[in-house]
Amino acid sequence: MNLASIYIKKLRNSGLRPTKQRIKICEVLFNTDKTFHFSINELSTLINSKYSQKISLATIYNTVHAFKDKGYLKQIPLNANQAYFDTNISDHHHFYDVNEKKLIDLDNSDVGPIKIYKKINGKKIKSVEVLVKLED
Amino acid sequence: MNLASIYIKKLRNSGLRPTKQRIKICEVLFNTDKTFHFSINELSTLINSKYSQKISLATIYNTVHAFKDKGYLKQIPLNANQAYFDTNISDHHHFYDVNEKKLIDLDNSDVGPIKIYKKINGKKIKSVEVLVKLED
DNA sequence: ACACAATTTAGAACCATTATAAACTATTAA
DNA sequence: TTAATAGTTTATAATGGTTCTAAATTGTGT
Ligand SMILES: [Mn+2]
Ligand SMILES: [Mn+2]
Ligand SMILES: [Zn+2]
Ligand SMILES: [Zn+2]
Repeated sequence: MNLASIYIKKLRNSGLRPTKQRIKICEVLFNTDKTFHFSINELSTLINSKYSQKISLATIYNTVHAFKDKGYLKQIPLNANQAYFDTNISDHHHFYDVNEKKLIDLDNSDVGPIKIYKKINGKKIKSVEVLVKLED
Repeated sequence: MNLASIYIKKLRNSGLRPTKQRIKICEVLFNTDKTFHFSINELSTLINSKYSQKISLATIYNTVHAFKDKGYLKQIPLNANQAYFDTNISDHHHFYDVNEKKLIDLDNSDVGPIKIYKKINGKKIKSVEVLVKLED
């Protein structure tokens, strides 16, 4: 079974039609053993340098949001003026190198267990994310 | 010694001229026992509802950035499409209630000690921030 | 092939933020 | 006191990431 057909299955299973554009985006995002972080613009450049047939920026926005909603991507709270996404959807944390302006994964095993003692009535914890800023 | 003169001293000590605008902004931000979180627009509304003489949005941006640079405010990585600031400059963490879209302080004592086992050569830790998302 | 809904796309709109540059003001030196 | 100067405020424009719009295209079930 080739790559494309795997992504077609994945898309169909998610209720998303397997269009040429979405399959290409899957190939760029998921056809690698390494996960990575990206902004929409970086992804757009990556995709459009890889293929001669361009994908519009609007489609890239649409698709990234769709994939995020389906849980195939995570958005990382970094509070820059642009959104950052992560193909690593496992429970993990981040270093942010403020000099290089680069995100680096911190596996869950790189961080000790995080205890939250405070409770808010009627609310439950959805996620716990640690951002460790690094400087020279 | 009255409030204004305290802020005048604070501003002078920071190399910032004590203008009417900056003193007012200090009063709104720091003249309270409770710390709080705000976006620039929320702060602008707060200030301009409290005083008849309005302060321009540009000045509020300038001043918030100056205060942040001086360490009188913290910016909170929330990755919304707007910046959030905190008058609580102590080392602490946050709950983010995704339903109410509200930030809640987590004192350092509300969170167990955070161990970071991974090291990056030549880099040192500048800050460690935990964001705990809450849902109903 | 056909009908229909989903998707793509270029371009416009949106909106938080930053830049500009002219008027104003705090400070310091005559 | 004034005068000179640098710092500040402000209205307004520009920027840039993101979302919206609506028309053209495409995927899917019949
Ligand atoms: Mn988004
Ligand atoms: Mn900012
Ligand atoms: Zn990551
Ligand atoms: Zn806080």
